Amino acid sequence: MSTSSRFAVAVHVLSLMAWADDEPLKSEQVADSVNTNAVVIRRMLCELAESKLVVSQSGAMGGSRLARQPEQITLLDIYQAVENRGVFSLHRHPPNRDCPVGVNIGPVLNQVLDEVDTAVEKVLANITIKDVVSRLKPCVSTAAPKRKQLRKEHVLTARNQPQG
Amino acid sequence: MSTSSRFAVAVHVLSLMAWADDEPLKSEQVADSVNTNAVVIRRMLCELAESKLVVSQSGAMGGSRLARQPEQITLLDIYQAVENRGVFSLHRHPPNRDCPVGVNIGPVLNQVLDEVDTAVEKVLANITIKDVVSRLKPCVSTAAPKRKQLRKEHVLTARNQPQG
DNA sequence: ACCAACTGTAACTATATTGGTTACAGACGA
DNA sequence: TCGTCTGTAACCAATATAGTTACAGTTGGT
Repeated sequence: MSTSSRFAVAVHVLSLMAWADDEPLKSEQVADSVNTNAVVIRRMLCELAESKLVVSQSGAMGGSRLARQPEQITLLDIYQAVENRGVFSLHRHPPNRDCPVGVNIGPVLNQVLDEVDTAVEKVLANITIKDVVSRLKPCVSTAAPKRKQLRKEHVLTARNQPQG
Repeated sequence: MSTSSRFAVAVHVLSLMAWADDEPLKSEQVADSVNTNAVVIRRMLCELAESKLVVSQSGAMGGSRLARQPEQITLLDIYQAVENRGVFSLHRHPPNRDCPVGVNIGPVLNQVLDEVDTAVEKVLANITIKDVVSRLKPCVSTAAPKRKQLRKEHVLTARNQPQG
């Protein structure tokens, strides 16, 4: 099914911003946490900005931050912003219309795919970025309790590391 | 998300076989209804046979038919037979483990993806091939009531058409 | 025993999507 | 006006699916 990690990366990105509170994050910082190229992040940030999930600012001291409070951004919002297609696709080429099955399988499959999409959306609509971040925090405090000195402005502790 | 039509095609294929009752269908016949190449169908039939959803027979008068009754084959069975990955994927490259978000986003995302997969599976488990075929039949009788003379052995009315 | 009709499968090409990279125009704060 | 950002185009790489040709092996009919 999904060959793409777009949803996972988008959730990651917005979680970083929620974690950083209102501190604008630069695409380089985000890319460093996601472990990808900054342009890939900027492309995604554009999509997220079009969906009014983030706001970005150009120029020196620029960056991106959440457009709303983390509890007002659901995973469904993110899903719809970055994954345009449904969970499944229909045939690449339309089936044979001279076959009684071929001519009618499309609508029937669409009913099924709608049911599936609805179920997925129902799950995603009930999880917010705030939920994600709060699930994140216990891991940090148990896995790395010594890292308490982390300040929000420096949340990306590895942002100055060489690209290696 | 899904870039593939494998699930749609597989449901189509098994619907044809349910429609054809116990008459074995040749890969050429199936391909003609799906509107693709017979080898593509044979490849998929192999996967479906491995999952014990169809049985195939080589040689003259060979072909494939359902391995069980249509009401005993759910769309979940088909989904698991032909779509190996879940609905979403995680990051292509693992995130930065020096970032408190990056190091913990994976497990949190996996929880979410599991919830999504479970929801999808729940929907698919409740629909059988028999359901699909019975949703198909009304369309046929209303859309083409004159086609009543169709016999099951000749369900693929266009199977002798030129490939055009 | 042979032939014709099938499946199973390898090998290759075509196509599409995503991700990665470089490059650069424009915005903006200091 | 300069350095630091975003936004975006253009291109390449990697991956997955689909389509095609070819052929070995199986099987039923004769």
